[in-house]
Amino acid sequence: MQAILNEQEILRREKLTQIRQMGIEPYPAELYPVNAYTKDIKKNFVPGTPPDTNNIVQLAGRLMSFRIQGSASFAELQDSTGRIQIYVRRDDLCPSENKEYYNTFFKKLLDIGDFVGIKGYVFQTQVGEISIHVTEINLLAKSLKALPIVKTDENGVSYDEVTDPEFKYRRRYVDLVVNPKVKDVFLKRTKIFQSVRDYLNSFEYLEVETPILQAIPGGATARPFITHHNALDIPLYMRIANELYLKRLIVGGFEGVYEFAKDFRNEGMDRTHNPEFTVLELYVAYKDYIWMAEFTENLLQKIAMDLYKTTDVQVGEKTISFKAPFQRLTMYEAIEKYTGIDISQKNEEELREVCKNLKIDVPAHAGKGKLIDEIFGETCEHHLIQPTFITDYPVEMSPLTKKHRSKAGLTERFELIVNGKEICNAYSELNDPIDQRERFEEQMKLQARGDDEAMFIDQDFLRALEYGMPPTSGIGFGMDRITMLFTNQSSIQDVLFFPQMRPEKIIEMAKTEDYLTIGVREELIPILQKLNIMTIAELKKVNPNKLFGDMGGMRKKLKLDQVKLPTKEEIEGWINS
RNA sequence: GAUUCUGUAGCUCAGUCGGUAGAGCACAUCACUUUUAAUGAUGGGGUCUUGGGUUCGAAUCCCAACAGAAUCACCA
Repeated sequence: MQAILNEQEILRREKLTQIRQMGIEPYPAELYPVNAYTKDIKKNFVPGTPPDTNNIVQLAGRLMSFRIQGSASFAELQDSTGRIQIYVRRDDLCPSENKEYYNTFFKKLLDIGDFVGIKGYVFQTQVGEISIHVTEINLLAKSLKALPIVKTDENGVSYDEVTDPEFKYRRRYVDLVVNPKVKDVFLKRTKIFQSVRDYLNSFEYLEVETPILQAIPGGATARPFITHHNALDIPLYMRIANELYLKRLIVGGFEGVYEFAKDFRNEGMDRTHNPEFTVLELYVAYKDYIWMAEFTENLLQKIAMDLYKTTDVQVGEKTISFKAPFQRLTMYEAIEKYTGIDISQKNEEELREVCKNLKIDVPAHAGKGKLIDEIFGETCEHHLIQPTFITDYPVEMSPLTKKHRSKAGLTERFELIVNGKEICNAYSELNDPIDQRERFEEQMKLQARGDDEAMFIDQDFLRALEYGMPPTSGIGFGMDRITMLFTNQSSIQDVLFFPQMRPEKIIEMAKTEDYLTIGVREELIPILQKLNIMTIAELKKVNPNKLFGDMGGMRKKLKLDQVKLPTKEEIEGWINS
């Protein structure tokens, strides 16, 4: 069943038929040999060189604009690397008397958005623009829907840019074709991932894969997605973190392991949260969190250099310097710095009082760790614009972290805050199996108090620790947030190709067979649809006399003169069937 | 989940006090041999998101639904 087509869609389908009638296949099967890209042509052309008609370039892409000037035309071809102007002359395409290929095929039957392959030679127009003088043009794929046309003038100001987020996110493919800046964000995203991977590989750490479907969702405090395995008849969870699996691999004897992992959390969505997101987790044996902090600042500095060849990165109004070393503050120092309150000696009751005084709402079931986390999040985070390591978290909010070597009640943990947002979370990993079991039991108590995010006990993980895990430091990087930072995007949806959206509402239209069953001729269906009669139930409700009149009018409007109108008896037949 | 804002042509947007729906680009027809977001002339294209209500009359006012955004809540 075909959806209702607008004028331009109908027109392009008609052109498709005409193209076939000319003996041209609009969707040819053969490969198209390409020997040049627009970016290279523009980069390598030496201004002032006379055209070399023997040096034929062959390239392929989408037509993005036409400027037809009678028997000569300009158009723009967009390939994967950019755009170039092409110059098409009637007498080049049609050396013989028959000018149909230019006059009809090129001028009338090609549209913006069509994929074509061209052969030609590079030259400069009188205005100086590097262009391709086309000697041959072939259709590679016809486009049936009009692209929104975005134009950019010489100052880089764009006109009619597609800005509607719903359109951009639901039809990212169109957004990418039409908005080059969007494409650039995703190129940078991949470049960031490559930069990180290169760095980790240079230390010979091993890239691994661990389960996404987990019987026990561990390694983080978050609400999981739940699914079901039919053969085993057990619930399975989509992973919220891969930490516990990577540590098992350290137990197994690897020196360093890492994974770019998709994690899934069944929580709210906003411009910094998507239900699925990418985290890089890295674990290195025989290291501690002090080593990891240095490793982290070097890594971020490298990303900045790889991307921009400088450590200064523009994020919104601010310039952020990724030049190592970064500032370090303990969590208690940070809270004292921004609130003037020293909470280091306070118990749960007193912390609750502090929250009340600072007007911070906290859940009734919150434990000490949660309370401190709330205070920090509310009072400090947004002040930390330049990269800052916050270190030494209270033990209650870090159930997988080794106790601090010298400060009681704290753990060896840091988070890196940049532009008011957490970018990564790292610690000296807890490898004392007995301590770990006690920490899990604390989490169970929190669960009993109503914290539905507290961790489950993973018995196999504890067993692994009992076999012995070397001292290890681990870190998790929020790769999407890092990408947001380095591409200057303020929402996570803009650094994900396909952010999560509510499914599009689909109009339940009657199928062709449904119409045929009640006796409607197939050729009449478009007329009924254009009259907005989309279901059989609607059709049966209409007044046959009115429909008879309406159909006549609509047939004329749609220029379907060849279609024979139904008689009034025919219409009554449908309605009474 | 709560509040606020938004939804008009393929795209970007106007639309006055409630009185027959507008522009630019895109599209079509004609003209044009080097143009630079934008050549000229002419033309086609709309269930004004959907459903109710008020009204002689609703894109416009009211209610609800749907979708998106922002803020908050929840949460890395």
